Amino acid sequence: MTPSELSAALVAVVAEAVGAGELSVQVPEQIRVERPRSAEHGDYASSIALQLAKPAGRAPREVADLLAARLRRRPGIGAVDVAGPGFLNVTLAAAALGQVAADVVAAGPAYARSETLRGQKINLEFVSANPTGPIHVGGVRWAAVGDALGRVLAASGAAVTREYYFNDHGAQIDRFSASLLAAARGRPAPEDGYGGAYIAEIAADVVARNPDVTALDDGAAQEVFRRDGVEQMFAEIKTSLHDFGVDFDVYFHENDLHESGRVTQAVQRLRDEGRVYDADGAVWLRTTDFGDDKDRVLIRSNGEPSYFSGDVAYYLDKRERGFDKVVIMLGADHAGYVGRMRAMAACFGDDPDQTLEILIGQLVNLVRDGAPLKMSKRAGTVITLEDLVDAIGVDAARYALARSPRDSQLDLDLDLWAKRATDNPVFYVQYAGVRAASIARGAADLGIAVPADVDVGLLTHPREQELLLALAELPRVVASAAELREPHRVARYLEEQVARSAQRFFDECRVLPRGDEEVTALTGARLLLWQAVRTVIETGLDLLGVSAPERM
RNA sequence: GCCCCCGUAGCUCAGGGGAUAGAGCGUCGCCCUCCGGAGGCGAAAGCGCAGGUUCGAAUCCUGCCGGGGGCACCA
Repeated sequence: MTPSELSAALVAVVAEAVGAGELSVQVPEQIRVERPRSAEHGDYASSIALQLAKPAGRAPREVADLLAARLRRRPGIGAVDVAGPGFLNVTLAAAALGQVAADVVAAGPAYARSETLRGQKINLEFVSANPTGPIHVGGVRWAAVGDALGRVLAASGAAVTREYYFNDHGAQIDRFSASLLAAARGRPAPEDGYGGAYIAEIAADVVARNPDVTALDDGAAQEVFRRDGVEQMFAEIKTSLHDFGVDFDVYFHENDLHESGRVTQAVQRLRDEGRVYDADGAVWLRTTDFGDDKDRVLIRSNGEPSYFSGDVAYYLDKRERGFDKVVIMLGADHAGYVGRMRAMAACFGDDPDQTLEILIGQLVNLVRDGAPLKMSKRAGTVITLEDLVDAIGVDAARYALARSPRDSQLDLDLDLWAKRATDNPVFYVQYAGVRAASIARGAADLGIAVPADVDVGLLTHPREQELLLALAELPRVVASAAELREPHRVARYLEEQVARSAQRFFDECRVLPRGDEEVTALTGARLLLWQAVRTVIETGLDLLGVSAPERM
């Protein structure tokens, strides 16, 4: 019996009670069951009686008692206790839980899938770091979290398009190309320019590919650096993200919006909607109509479109490509954009609550030797994606960044995450998977396989029951991670429920026979349970973009 | 000054209105000569402060205090 089956049973029980005239309430469509903190409170608990008491005009415990009586008669239910103010504490029949192991193994990775977001077409934009330098730590967090979010959304049935927006238009690209030019000519970086070592390297690469550039005047040379240097920067960013396990379906270039006339069209569209006015020589969007602090400039008085106008056109473009939901992940330094972006969507006639989600995440501090690492673009002490991967590896980096809610300002301790030891959470989870693989190998060596008529009803040891309950949570953990845009739930689940109860199971329940011990029916059932553990760990880690090695 | 996010154990962090607030590290104690012990069990220790809503608040609301991030015809 799974949580969703139990939920359905509860709904049926309430409907029965209503039908029998014992209760006069609206039958809820869904009833949530929870895993109680304490094992004394059973395998699952529901507070439905507390919630129905008021509308029914009855005492909570009375409602609980009558629901409990009906629930006890259903198959797979071991015991139903009414506790505290009126909680229903359900203990499943011991043999009813083992089926979970068989279900997991039969389903494989599909066990994590659901259809909760079926039919939703989601555009997920993340990272979108400026192509004026390598991806640094801030961007890496969104790469890890955004990619994991994309995976859980897809696992929940959504059609997800991952998108990276390259800001390759405007003044910062001018500064970037001017910086490359300066480096190539041996001049100091311009004011407001970029000065890291990578600038000199890219400049040298551009010169190597375009030997004639040295003979050109500054204006013509800078154009070469702009075209060729930006392209190289794009390629390097894509490569480093790819090596990090993150690939995008669409790399969208801001420049295309401007050159194709879509910015102009978007402004015209807003003008047609009556949300635009002209003042001080500039063109303004009246975002204050929808709660923004101030109106925003679309076209500056010098005739140049503002950066915001690109965002406006980009949003419209996404909507016109048929996306129901435009999801954008941004760092806390962009929190101020939310108001204008929502207002802009409303100016197009959309309901931003439905079509636009801006997920703001807090920044990451790296810690080494107990002290925060200071980063400065000017001083050239920026920590890049590659630096982080060199320090702790892809798996640890992705896991560390994806295991906390995006709202938390987290300190990432490089010493901890580089450890190959159990206090490193990713290691802890991977190690549980290694044990599962190692047991499977041991069984194969002994010629033991799970028999076709395996009796999962034998998995009644408390450690086995605990583990089965944990495995059964995977579908709803993934579904809630997707619904709430909180992929970290998958990581916490793997750590606190799956890996932990698997280790406890390992500690108390021997699988393979020792010496001349006999292979029993229980051996086969436990082997199957370990296969299920392996499946859940592999599947869960994969949703986070983390590998599940077979040996360590 | 205004806006957004965050304050949970000594430290790093979980905790979707539910019961006795959980992990890891660190401290103290115990088990284990084993399918890779890279484990397991236990103890001490906590919701920034003050109100409010609720049968019930770490969770929702208000104020204050503290930390972070914003507040351009820059991108």
